[in-house]
Amino acid sequence: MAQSKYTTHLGMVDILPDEVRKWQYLENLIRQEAHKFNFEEIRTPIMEQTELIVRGLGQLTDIVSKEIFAFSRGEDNYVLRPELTAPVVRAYVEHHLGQRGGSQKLFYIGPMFRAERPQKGRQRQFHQFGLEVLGSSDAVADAEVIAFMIHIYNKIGIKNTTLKINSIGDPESRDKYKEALKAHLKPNFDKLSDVSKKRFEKNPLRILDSKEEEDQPFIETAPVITDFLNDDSVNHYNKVKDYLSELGISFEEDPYLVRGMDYYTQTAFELISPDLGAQDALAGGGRYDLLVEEIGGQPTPAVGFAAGMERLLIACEELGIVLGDEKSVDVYIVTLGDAARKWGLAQLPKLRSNGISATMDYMGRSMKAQMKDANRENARFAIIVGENELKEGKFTFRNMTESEEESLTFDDILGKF
RNA sequence: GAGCUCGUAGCUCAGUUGGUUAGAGUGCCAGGUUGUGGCCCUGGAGGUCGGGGGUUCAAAUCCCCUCGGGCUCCCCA
Repeated sequence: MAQSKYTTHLGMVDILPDEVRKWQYLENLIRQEAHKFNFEEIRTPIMEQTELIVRGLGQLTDIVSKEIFAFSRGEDNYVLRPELTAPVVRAYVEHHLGQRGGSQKLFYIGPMFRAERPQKGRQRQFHQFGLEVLGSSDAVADAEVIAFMIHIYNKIGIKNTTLKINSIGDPESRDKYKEALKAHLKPNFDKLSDVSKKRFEKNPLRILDSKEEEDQPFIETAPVITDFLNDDSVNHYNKVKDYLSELGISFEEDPYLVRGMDYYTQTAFELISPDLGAQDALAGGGRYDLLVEEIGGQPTPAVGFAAGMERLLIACEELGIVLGDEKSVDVYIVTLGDAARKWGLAQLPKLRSNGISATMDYMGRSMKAQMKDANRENARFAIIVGENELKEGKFTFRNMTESEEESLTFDDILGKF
């Protein structure tokens, strides 16, 4: 097929009307359920200062080192947000949201940008929804955040998921563990896969994630991070697990679960789906007790998660779950002749002001074509009007699903709704 | 950054060892029913076969280059 002259950029997709109905359904559901959990929505700009993202996520993370869309204009450096935890924390600090008292329970829905090679479940502009709880170090917050995440997927009907959790402790515990891990791997450095060799200095924890066959023997015998946690970390982790059990949420402990952003501390978790292909993480998150301070706020513990909306929609597709309704309209006015067309146009506002969705032909076509259009638009009713109806002041009111008609005044028709 | 793979009507795809004006289904438009949709019948519009170059009497088909998409590695939602 001939390619059009103008197209979206690589990895950026248009969401067309039939798809938008699913998105609206999903967004409505998220907002409604978030309110049930007493979370409030926050909306931040699409662009942030580059420095916020670099400092927040970590200079050496993949996201920052090779996946951000950044540009400068005059003195200012802009970056298209690749995630929303750091921006939400920025807003929290900038607007002193901590002063509102208690813990801040925020949720968001919106587009994110990462300059990666697209593939299934991965785009350059994609959408996430997520929660952040700022100001609580209590494991109840961890449990509620996870509970909300699971709740959304259950509500939609995506149930064959696996919740993986781990604790990566505080920075001191993690540094001790990193050294132990490197000491374990070093004697066999030459036998590691190429990617793992690269990770060895930069981010040894990531080697635990390796899917390379040659790495497996060393991963299996590697020390486990949970053995390096201090008492506070262990206590917190145990409480999280205890609360999840209390909530009836099953989970799988994965001592090799490591996440991509530097800001994580303590609890880390991911929700995995077998229906997604290579990119199998539906959602992920964790605790980030040091980020608020890192960004310039008072020391403030926090926990949150982010979920990929495209991935959620892919899972629905795979599972045959249909989100939202087909398009439809309450009334389609079918007209014959100029006088009737004029009358029809004048009735549309009356129908709409009564809460009835209504439309008519915009193309000046035959009655048959109008009926066909009414059918295509899934009109529940058609009002058919020609010279006879105008003369008598009674109009043909056709139930399109039952194929039954009656002759009614316009007021009677309004009374039918 | 790397690998694999695919580009033929709006969509899903046929197209036999290169051989006339490139097909089907579906969708779209119209007619059959000069006032009635869905089913059915008939007709129509719609394609520079992604683009450029080459080989050939002849290219959707073979060769080269190029553009675009998809999947995968890395990493992540």
